Amino acid sequence: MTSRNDAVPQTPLRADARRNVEALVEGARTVFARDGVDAHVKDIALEAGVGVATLYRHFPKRTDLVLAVLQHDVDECVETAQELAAAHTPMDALTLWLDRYCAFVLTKHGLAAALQSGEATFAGLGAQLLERLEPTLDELLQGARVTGAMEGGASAMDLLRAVAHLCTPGPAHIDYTRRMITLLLTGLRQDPAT
Amino acid sequence: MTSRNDAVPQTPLRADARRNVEALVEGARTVFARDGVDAHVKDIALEAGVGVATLYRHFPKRTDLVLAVLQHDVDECVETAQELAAAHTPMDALTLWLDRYCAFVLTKHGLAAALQSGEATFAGLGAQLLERLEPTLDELLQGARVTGAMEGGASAMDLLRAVAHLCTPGPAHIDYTRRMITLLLTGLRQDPAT
DNA sequence: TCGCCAAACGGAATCTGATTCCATATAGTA
DNA sequence: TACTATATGGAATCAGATTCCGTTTGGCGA
Repeated sequence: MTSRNDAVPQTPLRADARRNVEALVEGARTVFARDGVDAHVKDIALEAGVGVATLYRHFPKRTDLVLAVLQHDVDECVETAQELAAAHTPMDALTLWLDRYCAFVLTKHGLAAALQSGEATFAGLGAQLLERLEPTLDELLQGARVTGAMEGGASAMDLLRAVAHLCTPGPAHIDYTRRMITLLLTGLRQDPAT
Repeated sequence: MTSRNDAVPQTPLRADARRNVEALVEGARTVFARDGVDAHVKDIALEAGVGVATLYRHFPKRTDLVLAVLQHDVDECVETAQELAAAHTPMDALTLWLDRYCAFVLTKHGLAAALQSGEATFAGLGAQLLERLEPTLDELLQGARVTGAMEGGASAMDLLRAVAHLCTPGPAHIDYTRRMITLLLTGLRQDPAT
């Protein structure tokens, strides 16, 4: 899986710079987890032990930083899908994976908010992550469709967005989120009477 | 319908104050529609032709202003429900009303974002509006259930929230929103085979 | 190993917008 | 008409984000 965003910069980063980028991503992960994505820039720089200018040098826009933090988790999500697909019926794998994805979104409380609200951001931050996840979910959906367990034709992208949106109220409202996801799945399944 | 938030202040507002409050709500409506709920406070004051201090005097928190602007539209939404219930089958009324509600949320682009993201806001701004709408939707749901057109037991509040959440990407993505709402309804209906 | 210099750094300076303060103006009453 | 509590507008203050600039340092060539 080499489709990562590892575009090599014109001039390769100096060792200290590389170290700082690393520290910033880690620091951001910590601070985002604590304060949400709207955390103060200064706090992140502090946590990483660098000046704010350094932060801005490497991550001109906040979303760049959010993106970097998430990349790793997204990769994990993709791997999970493959494992689930191997160990369960397609429909179960799908259900389980959505639950996993939901947990992922919730962990980063506020991420959902960042992914949404406003065309610009949606296209920016959202697109990159969702596009990475899309083939994964699509495969699970295809699998479920083949077994006839599912009728509905919602696209993978639709589902990814919907779940993310339904996660917005945050971890405290996970019950609500679960109920709604179940409802969506029911709709997808068009369960032929129960 | 006298359940409005018309708590009379200890000292009744002076005439000029009342006029300014009016102007502020109107100004806010205009500016929110143009710039979204994150519009600059100064712009709103300018549009209303008053100083910022006046704005703060009457609406200490931004949400107070948002709330005031929305109150009227929410009332309209409630009335629409009653009309629809009278003119259609319960299930149709429900579907149509949700579409109306969805349009309402979309009109105020950014409203959804305000309603969400973060427990605090959810409880604050969200609660008041949703609670006003809740009995309305609940009645429609009851109606649909009685006719046997619907099995699912999702609560009115759940649905109100879900639709609002699914509206977050904004008016430009209304197709997505509609698809997802349809899916939810399908889930609710648990259509006994098609 | 040493010295050079482009890359990188940190923190101060600046900018932007929100919030508060206060001297002035006015509605409502006697 | 005069008086006073209520309101007002814009200036002052504050918070946080973003940029600037003099200093430091990694990595390379001699």
